[in-house]
Amino acid sequence: MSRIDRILASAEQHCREQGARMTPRRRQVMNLLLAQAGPQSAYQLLDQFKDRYQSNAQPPTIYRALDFLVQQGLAHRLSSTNQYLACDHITCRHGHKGTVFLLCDECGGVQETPLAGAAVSELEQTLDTLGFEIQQEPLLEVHGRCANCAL
Amino acid sequence: MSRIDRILASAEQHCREQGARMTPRRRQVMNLLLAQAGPQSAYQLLDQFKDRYQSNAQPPTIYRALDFLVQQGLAHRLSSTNQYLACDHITCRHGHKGTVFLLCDECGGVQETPLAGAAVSELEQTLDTLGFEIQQEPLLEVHGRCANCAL
DNA sequence: GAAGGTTATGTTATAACATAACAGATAAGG
DNA sequence: CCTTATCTGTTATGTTATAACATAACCTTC
Ligand SMILES: [Zn+2]
Ligand SMILES: [Zn+2]
Ligand SMILES: [Zn+2]
Ligand SMILES: [Zn+2]
Repeated sequence: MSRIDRILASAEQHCREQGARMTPRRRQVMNLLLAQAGPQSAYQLLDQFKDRYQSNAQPPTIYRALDFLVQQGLAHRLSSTNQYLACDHITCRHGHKGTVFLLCDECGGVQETPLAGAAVSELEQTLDTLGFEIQQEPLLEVHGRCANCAL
Repeated sequence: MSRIDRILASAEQHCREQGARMTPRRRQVMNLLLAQAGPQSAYQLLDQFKDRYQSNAQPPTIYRALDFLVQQGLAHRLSSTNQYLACDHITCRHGHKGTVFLLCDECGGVQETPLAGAAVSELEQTLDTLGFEIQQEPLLEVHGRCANCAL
């Protein structure tokens, strides 16, 4: 059983628990996300989807699947680059309080990492003081240069 | 001297110090941003720009001015909503380390607030450990409901 | 104050990203 | 079954952003 198959199985497990349906289309898109090292745009995914699964597929097919996967926390959308990627922590279910994405502007790679606990509670306190009710776990997108590219 | 004029003067001062040119076009776009309470899309700004300054203006006119203002730290781009707004702290020059935007999904309003210092240094430490060199001050966009709309 | 480099703007066209709307198919529950 | 909700196919369109090239304004240096 490959790495991808393991993660897919974990994702299906997650969906069953949530009463959500992991349909063939959604699994196919998830598979495309997992097959790729870096983040991809919706239209890149569409091209691959057409190559691999359904040559006449249209944008809504991809966007719907992505919306579903993002809602389920199985994938993430990077709003600063309009890209999507599979969650790097599907098998370990730690949630996404204070998740940080390190986006390398040089190689295009992304690293997903949790933020230290204290920083998260500080943020929560700030919001609390202002009476702001959070509705989606906030994701921080940090642009820069990764360790590899800095060499 | 109105509030807007004061901020514009401060913005020009900032540009002079940076050796950047606050041209008429850029000042006009800045003025539009300041005249508005909430964030606006580039095309909304374009419409206002056409109404008010130049009826045949095209998208690049707005995008170029916005890019300049964002680079100078006089305005911000909210990537999660594709909107732009004037910086709320132009006159007090505190920089933008750990700036948080609270976006109310109900009324569309935005509040710009600094994040507590400890949280910022925790983030820096996390990046440091991973050998990631930050290149743009990261902005955190938090979606939810503001105190006013929660009543 | 003319020459030549640099930065900003005008202009046309198009690329890239995303969704509305409706019809038809498939699954879940009684 | 039959009903209802959800998912998918399909067409069209809306929204956001930039490429590319021409022209104009600015700034230095001679
Ligand atoms: Zn994740
Ligand atoms: Zn890199
Ligand atoms: Zn600001
Ligand atoms: Zn509100």
